[in-house]
Amino acid sequence: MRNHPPSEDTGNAGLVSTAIQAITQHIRAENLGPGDLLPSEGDMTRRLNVSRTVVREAFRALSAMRLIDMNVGRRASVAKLDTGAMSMVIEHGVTTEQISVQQIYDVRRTIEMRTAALAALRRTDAEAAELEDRARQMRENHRMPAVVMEHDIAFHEMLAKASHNPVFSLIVNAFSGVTRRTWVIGWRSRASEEAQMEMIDGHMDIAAAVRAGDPRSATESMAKHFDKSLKALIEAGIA
Amino acid sequence: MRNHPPSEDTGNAGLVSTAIQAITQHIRAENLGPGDLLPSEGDMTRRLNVSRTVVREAFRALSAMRLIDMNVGRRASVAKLDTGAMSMVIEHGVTTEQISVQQIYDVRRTIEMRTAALAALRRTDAEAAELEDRARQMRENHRMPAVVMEHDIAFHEMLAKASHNPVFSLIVNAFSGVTRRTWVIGWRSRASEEAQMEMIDGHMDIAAAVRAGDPRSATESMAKHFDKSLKALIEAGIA
DNA sequence: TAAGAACACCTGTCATACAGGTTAGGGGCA
DNA sequence: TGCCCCTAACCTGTATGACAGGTGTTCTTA
Repeated sequence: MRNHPPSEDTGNAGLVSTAIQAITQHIRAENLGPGDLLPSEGDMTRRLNVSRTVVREAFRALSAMRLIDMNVGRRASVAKLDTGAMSMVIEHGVTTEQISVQQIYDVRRTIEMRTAALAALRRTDAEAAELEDRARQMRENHRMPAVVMEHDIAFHEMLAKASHNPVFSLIVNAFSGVTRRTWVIGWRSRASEEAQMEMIDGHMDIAAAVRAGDPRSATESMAKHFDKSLKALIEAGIA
Repeated sequence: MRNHPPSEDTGNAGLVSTAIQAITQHIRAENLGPGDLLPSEGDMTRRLNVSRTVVREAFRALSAMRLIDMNVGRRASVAKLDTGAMSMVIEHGVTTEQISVQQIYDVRRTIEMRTAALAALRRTDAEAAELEDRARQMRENHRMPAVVMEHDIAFHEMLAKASHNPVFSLIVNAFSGVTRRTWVIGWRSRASEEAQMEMIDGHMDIAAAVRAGDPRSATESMAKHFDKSLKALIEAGIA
C-alpha cells in the first residue's frame, strides 16, 4: 500500500524522525505558542501518509522532552518551557558516570554567580521576600536535613527565577534532580554543626545582597558559598 | 498547592511514563555505561506486563532525548552524552518566543567566560592549535559569511571541549542550533567591514590567551567579544 | 579450517480494535 | 427565550497480530 521511496525522503533516519520534524516544523510555520493545539494524530497520519503508530511515537517523543503536552481525549498542545528533558540528560550523564559531581558544581557556580547578580538587579519585592523566607526556613529547620534540602533547592531555583532570564531557570532547575540525590553528601561533608550553620548563613548573605540590590555583593556571596561547599566535599574525601 | 508537573507520579501517569522510568531505573540498577545493551522490547514487554506498543513508545522517547541509541535488528544501547534534547528545548523556547536572543547571549557570555578561563588552564596543544586554526579560517574566509559562521560555531564548541567539563560542552552545543539560525543577524549588525574584522580578531585574541595559558586574559577577551556583539545588535535596533 | 548458508532474534511499520475521556451541539424542560 | 442535560463525534491510551528486513550465531560443507 505504502510506497517506500528508496531514499530521497527527509533523510533516511526513519519515519518517526521525519514525523518529529514535521511536527516541530508545523509549530514554527504556524507560529504556535504555549497552549496552542496541534493537529490530531489522525490528521497527522493522513498528512504524512504514515501509520498512526509512527505519528504516536513522534508525539510521544516530543512529549517526553516536554515540548508538547499530551492529554487523553484532547489534542496535544504546545508546552510551556520546562526542564524535563534537560534534567533527564543531566541525570543520565551522572548515572552513567559521564559527568562528575564536581563538574556540576563548577557549572552551577558559574551560572549562579550570574543569577545572583541579575537577581540583585531585577528582583521584585516578592521574590526578595521568598528568598529571605527560604533562608530563614533553612535555619529554623536545621536539624531536619530533608527539609533544609528542599528549601535549599527552592532557594536556588527562586534566585534563577528572579534573574528574569528563563534560560538560567531552565539550567538551574535541570540540576535540581541530581542535587536531590547528592545533597546529603554535601551536608554530611560539613564536619560540625557550626559548619552546617555557616552554609545556611551563606544563603542569608545572598538573600540580603539581593534584597539590597547589590549585585557585586551577591556575586561574591555566591562564590563564597560554592567555594566552601566544594572545600567541604574535598576535605571529606569525595573526589 | 504545589503544581507537581514534573515526574514522581509514577502511579497514574500512564503506562508509558512508567516504562520510561523502568528503563532508566534499569540503567541505574545495572550500572550500565555508554554502549551497554538494554533488554529487547520483547523482554521489557514481558517484564512490565504491557504491550509492545507501550514499550516501544518508551524506548522511542528515550531515543529522542538521546539517552539511548536504537538500531534496527540490534537491541537498544545506552548512549554517550549528547546535546540532542537540550538543543531541542532551546530551539523550542526560541521559536515559541519564550526565550529571546538577548537572553541566550547573556547565558552564553556567562558560560563562555568560564570555558575560556578553563580552556586556558587545561587545553591540550592540539586543542590550542585547532582554536587558532578556526580563528585563522574565519579571517581567511571573511567574505563568505556562511563559512565564517561554521568556524565561529566550531570555535566556541572547541573552547567548551577544551574546558574539559562535558557539561559546558553540552550547554554550549545546545545553543549552536539557534546560533545557526540567528548568526547572520549579528554579522549584518556590524556596520562596516572593519567591524566584522574586529569581531574575527576577537576570536584570535581568545585563542592567543588560551594558547598562552592566561585565564584572566582569556576571560577578558571573551567578555569583550560578547559585549561588542551585543552592542552591535542593539545599535542595529535588534531588541 | 574457513567460507557460506540457515536460523533465531530483533526492530520498523502497518492495520485494526476497543475502552474511556472531551467537547460541542441539539433537544427538552422550565 | 434561556438554561441544562444528553448524546454523538472525535480523540487519545493500549492491546494484538502481522510481516518485512537487518543482525548475529551456529551449523554445515568444501
